[in-house]
Amino acid sequence: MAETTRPMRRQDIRRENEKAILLAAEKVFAEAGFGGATMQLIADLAGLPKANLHYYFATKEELYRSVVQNIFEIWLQAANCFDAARGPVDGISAYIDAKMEISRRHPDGSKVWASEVMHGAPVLQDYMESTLREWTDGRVEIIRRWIDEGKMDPVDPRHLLYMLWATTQHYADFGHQIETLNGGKSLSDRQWREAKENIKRVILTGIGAQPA
Amino acid sequence: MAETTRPMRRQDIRRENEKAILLAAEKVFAEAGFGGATMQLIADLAGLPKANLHYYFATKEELYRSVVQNIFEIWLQAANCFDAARGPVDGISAYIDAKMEISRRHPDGSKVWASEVMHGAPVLQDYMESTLREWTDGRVEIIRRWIDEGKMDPVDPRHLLYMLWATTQHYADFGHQIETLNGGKSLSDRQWREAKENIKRVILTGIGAQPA
DNA sequence: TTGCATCCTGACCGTATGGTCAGCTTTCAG
DNA sequence: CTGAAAGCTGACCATACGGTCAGGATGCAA
Repeated sequence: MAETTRPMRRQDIRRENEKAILLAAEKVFAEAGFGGATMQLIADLAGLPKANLHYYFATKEELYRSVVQNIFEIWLQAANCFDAARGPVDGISAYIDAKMEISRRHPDGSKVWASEVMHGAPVLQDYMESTLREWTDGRVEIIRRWIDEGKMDPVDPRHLLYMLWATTQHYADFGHQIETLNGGKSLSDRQWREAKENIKRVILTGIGAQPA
Repeated sequence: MAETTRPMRRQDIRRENEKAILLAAEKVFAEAGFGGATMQLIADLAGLPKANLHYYFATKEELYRSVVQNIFEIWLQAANCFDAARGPVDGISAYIDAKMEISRRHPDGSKVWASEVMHGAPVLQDYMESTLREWTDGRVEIIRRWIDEGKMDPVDPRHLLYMLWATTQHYADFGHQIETLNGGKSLSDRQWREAKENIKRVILTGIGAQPA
């Protein structure tokens, strides 16, 4: 058991423990929901005694809040693709790529987000009414401009956004169902690529923005 | 308080109470998740003492199982539209209509289903590996035939199905988010119609199956 | 080396929850 | 009318969970 546990600096300790706890919490909250999650389970997964969790996060609610806020950041960051784009083909393609990458690499986060929203967003309500609304309105404006410039068909921008969110997040939130229908195996690299291509193709064609 | 509680027949009592419990349970499970749901809460909502719940459903798990199975039935019934159709335009339109109607009228059920799948389908795994798989394979066959007959573009049938599920269920599962972005108001009749039309239009155009 | 702030944790506590049960009331077949 | 089956329920129990705390260990600045 010759651990290479060389003495850590205080800063590092704090950072690493918080990181471990948040990671474990994300997984447990994703798998069991807020109500089903246990501080004990999270502690075990993080490899720390339960009391240590309460040293870093006073309450279960506070820990949950941190997890959810983390996820919200990531969610919003996927937006950048949208802004830099010159047209729907670039913009929506990049956004689908980004969101599918999140679904693949960060499925637990996606599930926690979904769970939070499904339960009425008790924690995120403020963010949804401010940040998310602003983000959405901005993107709606961009899409509207694309329509005005004749770069795509006149599709309702909001419903288009919902469609993008739904189709991409589905691969994380309903990943278990997809795996089951895939013979119990998780999607291969190729299948993920096919999924992305299919979504892009159907949506881009569907809004009349298919490239030449 | 002159209740018109005329004496009930045993059968009726059983049926009505089970129905009330299942309805209340569906709502509470949807709002709080399995772990967050309380037998007490369900009992209160159903207007019955908690002990009475255990008379009809021995355990919380059993009650949950009943709720989930109910939902699965409804989910599968929306499939009929698909079979009777002669082509993708009819079939997919009808399926979208049916699933959107479920999302609108039965959002709690949809949420419980989503929650169940997100948590790894502890209850539904068997159904998913048998009934759901068969249903899906059948629909994949139908779509493949449509493609062979040149009625739509060669889109991967599975990913198309996932897209249909995702986009329609999104309006139930993420209803709170949609409402928030809609100024805190639930969607109007007109908005629901627009949502449906948008989805149909984008997907049918996207798979090259737009009617003349 | 010393003193202090940070970090850690086993043991403990109050409460909420799922579940039980004894005994009551109501329905209804015979 | 009667007795048994079905339906009902307040009171109770064991457990599990979130959270606390006293006191020990550890890093670190001076």
